[in-house]
Amino acid sequence: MNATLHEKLLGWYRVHGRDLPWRRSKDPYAIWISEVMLQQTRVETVIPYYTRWMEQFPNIQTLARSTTDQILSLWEGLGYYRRAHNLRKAAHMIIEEFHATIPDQVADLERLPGVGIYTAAAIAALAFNLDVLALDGNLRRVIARLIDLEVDPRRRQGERCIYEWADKAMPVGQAGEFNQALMDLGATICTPRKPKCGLCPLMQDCLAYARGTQLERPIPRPGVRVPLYHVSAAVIQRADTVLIGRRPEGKLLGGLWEFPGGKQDPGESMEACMRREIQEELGVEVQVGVLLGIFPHAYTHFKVNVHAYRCLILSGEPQALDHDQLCWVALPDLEKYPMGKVDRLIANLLITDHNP
DNA sequence: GATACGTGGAA
DNA sequence: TTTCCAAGTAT
Repeated sequence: MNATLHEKLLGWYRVHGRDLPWRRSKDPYAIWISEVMLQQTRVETVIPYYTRWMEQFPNIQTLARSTTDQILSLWEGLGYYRRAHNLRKAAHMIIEEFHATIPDQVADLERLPGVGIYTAAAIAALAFNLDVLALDGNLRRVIARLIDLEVDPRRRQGERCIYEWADKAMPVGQAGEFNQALMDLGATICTPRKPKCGLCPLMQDCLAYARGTQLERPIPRPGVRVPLYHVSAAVIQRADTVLIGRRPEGKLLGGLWEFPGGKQDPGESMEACMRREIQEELGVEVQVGVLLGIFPHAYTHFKVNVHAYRCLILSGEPQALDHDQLCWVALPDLEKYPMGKVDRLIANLLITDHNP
């Protein structure tokens, strides 16, 4: 009688919690990989990538021995490619500085590249059962509603309130289940839109529900405008091969391959943009040929329309002025080169045209 | 604190 | 079609 909040929550979790691949063991490595893949990424999207990763790199040692191309090929399409580079770097650090064992303290975990405050807490709680709150977007929303938080849970003041709530609400020694229960509640019941309050085990504990403010919590973040750019992309063929370049690591689509090109300047025609970008990136003059298509794409903070042209080199030999590497690739081999969404689309067009 | 960093699903 | 945003991190 009069069950506490955590008793109701954990009881609900044992019945309704999701059966997810990375929950089948408490292997810190498996939990680490899953948590990094899940950063800003949906569970359904992650599952096939996670399965393939664990087959190819089942432990720290196999990951440390991997190549950039291997991990990028596996990561292609998942987004936030820095995560893949960081996983490799972290594997090396774990072997050199932590005796090939994933550390079990939050402060040590946070030193690993790609592991921030959330992921460190998640590994500590889920793999090592430390009493810490793994505060992600789900928990921000769920707890903001439970305490009817009137300030932004993404800012420091709101965050403080959430951690204070957790200090009182989290049962000692059950942080792993407690965190995962809140995550599942946020993913299935206490959703961003249309929360299913009638099915919520914490309905009677929820201040927002009591006050009818569920839909106003958490308070919305101020909107940001995303600019639209126009970008050129060159399909330069020689015999049965096409020219692609590797983007520098650390920036957008770092380490991935692309068709050369770039952003249109204000007032510039798209064909002039194409010629200028090729001159700057490859050091050669090109004739801009037929337009293969215009490919719209939305990134986090801007949108693009990519105009893909066939181009013909008029003079000179392409050099890697603005790329890590250049490569002439036979069309059927294009699929072996990891690319972002738009370039993959263009590559698939070429492969299809070549193979009717 | 603000900004960069991908993609796809839902409304 | 547009908008929002989903298990965040690094700079």
